[in-house]
Amino acid sequence: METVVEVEGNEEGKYKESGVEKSSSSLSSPKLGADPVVYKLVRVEGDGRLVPATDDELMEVGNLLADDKIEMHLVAETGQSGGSSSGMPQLESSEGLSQSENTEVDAGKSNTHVEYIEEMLQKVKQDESHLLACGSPDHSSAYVIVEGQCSDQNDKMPGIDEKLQSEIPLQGNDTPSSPSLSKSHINHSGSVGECSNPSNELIEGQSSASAVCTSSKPDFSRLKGEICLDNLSIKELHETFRATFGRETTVKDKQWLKRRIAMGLTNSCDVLASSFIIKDNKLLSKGKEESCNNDGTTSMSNTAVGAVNVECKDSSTNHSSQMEEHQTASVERQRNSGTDKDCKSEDLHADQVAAKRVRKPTRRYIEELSEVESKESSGKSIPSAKNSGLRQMSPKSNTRPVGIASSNRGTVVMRLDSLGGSGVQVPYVSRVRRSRPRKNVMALMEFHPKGMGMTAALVKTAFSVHSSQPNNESGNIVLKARSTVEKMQHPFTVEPEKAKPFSSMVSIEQGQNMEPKHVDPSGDTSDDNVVTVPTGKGGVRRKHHRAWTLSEVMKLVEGVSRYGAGRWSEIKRLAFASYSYRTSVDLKDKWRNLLKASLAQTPPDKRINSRKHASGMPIPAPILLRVRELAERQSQVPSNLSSTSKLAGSTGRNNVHETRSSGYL
DNA sequence: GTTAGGG
DNA sequence: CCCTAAC
Repeated sequence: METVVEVEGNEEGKYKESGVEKSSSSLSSPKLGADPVVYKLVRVEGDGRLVPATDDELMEVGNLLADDKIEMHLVAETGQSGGSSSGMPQLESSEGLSQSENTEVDAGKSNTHVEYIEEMLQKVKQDESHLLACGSPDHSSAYVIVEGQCSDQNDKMPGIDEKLQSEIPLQGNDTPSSPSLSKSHINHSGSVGECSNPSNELIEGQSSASAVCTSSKPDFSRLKGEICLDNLSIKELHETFRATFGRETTVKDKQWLKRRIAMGLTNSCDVLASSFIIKDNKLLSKGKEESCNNDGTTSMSNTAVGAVNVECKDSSTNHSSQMEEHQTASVERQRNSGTDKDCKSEDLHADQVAAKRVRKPTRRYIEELSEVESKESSGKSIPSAKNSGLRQMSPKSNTRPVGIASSNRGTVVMRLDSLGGSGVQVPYVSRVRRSRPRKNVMALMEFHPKGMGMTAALVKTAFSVHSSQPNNESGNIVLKARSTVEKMQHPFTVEPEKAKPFSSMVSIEQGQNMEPKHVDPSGDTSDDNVVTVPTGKGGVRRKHHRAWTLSEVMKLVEGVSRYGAGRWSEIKRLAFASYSYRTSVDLKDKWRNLLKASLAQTPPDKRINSRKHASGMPIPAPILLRVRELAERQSQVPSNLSSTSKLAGSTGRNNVHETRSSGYL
């Protein structure tokens, strides 16, 4: 089989790829303009190698790679089914691959999904090592590939799950060492049967994968210490250009050169635009830091190692020596980072804590606090660790009465409360819930008919009185009523976490399988069916409690990787469009949990199989790992969402991002 | 309406 | 998951 892959590069560093079944040769490569856009035609041979139509083009391809520092992602799986990659007109680089990836993989998938996935995981792993060498940013994820499978093969989930778990030990073991060494053989054996390229040449290609990265990296030695482009003469700029892109330029325009070089640098290493400072040599060091940090978090789009590897095979020969250097360097980096990470994360933590949004104490908080204090003032001090701690423990006296607390009712006493470092005046209030009783009171009532009688009455009276005399004893009644109800619910309802009903799990899974199609309109309403789920133990579970399925989790993680944590609504809209339940808040919560899990799970090697949470979803280690990586990356580059996109609108990254997300809307 | 955090 | 404050 032969597939022609058309690769187009422009100065933004975006590549488009479309695989079309065609015979290769006759296709010439139209060159558009001197610089900006170049079309390359490449032939994919039966064994999966990418071969330029002409020798001439071979050079060009090499140039391209070395040139604009593009992370190019070709789909490896073309080898398997001919048309698989066709109809994918847009395959962006690095970012936002997954959508298309899914289709790709999907189309190209074989009948042995599980094997495939397993192998992909392995591949991914070594990819990470590869990418370490380049320090390139990771935007799509390891498991994305897996995910592609899953989403279409929901029934396969259990199997996948198993497999993923079986991966865990592997993950644990290989951490520090052998990024580059083991890859060649592992990779080869790891490649998918159908898609793999039987020829041994591939092995060579493997090692050259890093060559791509290498080649796409500018030779910084030229630039060392001299990034102040502004001061350079044209000649110097030319030299810099050459050092950066590996080719000569005749352009005389200083501005253009500067811009171009800057861009090249920005694109090439994964110096984010925000951290890219041309003046002073900060850029270099920053870049280094970046890659350092990125280690372990790296993985780029692991889509198509195979293809990429093969691709670079040709161009790699020239750079083999460089490659070695880089590899060793990467190993070094990796080693260091292990130690560095700790302090870094600590710093981060501190920063985060500092940056945390300051919240005014909630009414609830005030109420609770007030309750305790009133209790104390009434004679008995019941030191609830939490509350009293807040009040007294701190030598700074977080809380100290400012006014006089002699009379409680109706009197508002102020106390000075420093929360989150900001001195806030918090009023004393009597425990009165001003708003109408919570909805769930009602809900609960209808749920516990037995308790309802009294409770309802209480609430009713309280409610009516409440409206007339807001700040009064009656308010307390309301609260009491509520708490009564809450206490009553225990015997009846089963804690969702603890009793994981098998039956409900199954039904959920099923529902989820069908969900993505179009449950949309009825989705929310039909959910009402699920609202009450009979548990195996005869209890009833209420609320919109849906267990998170693995595929959901993966979707979530993937979404975060693409849009960043915090853009929950986006993720919700795009990745979870079909899941009518799962609000953005849910996503956020789940992410929080995942984060916690991932952080907690990794350090202790205790759980060999991480079967810890036997209840529901084990969350395979790879995913947790991924979560962690993402988290790290996110916190590393916390800002630059708004600033970057505004300032560097012309930069490839962001553009891709923007257009993409808007395109999907 | 969305997001962050506490519960 | 819910709630609520902040944005």
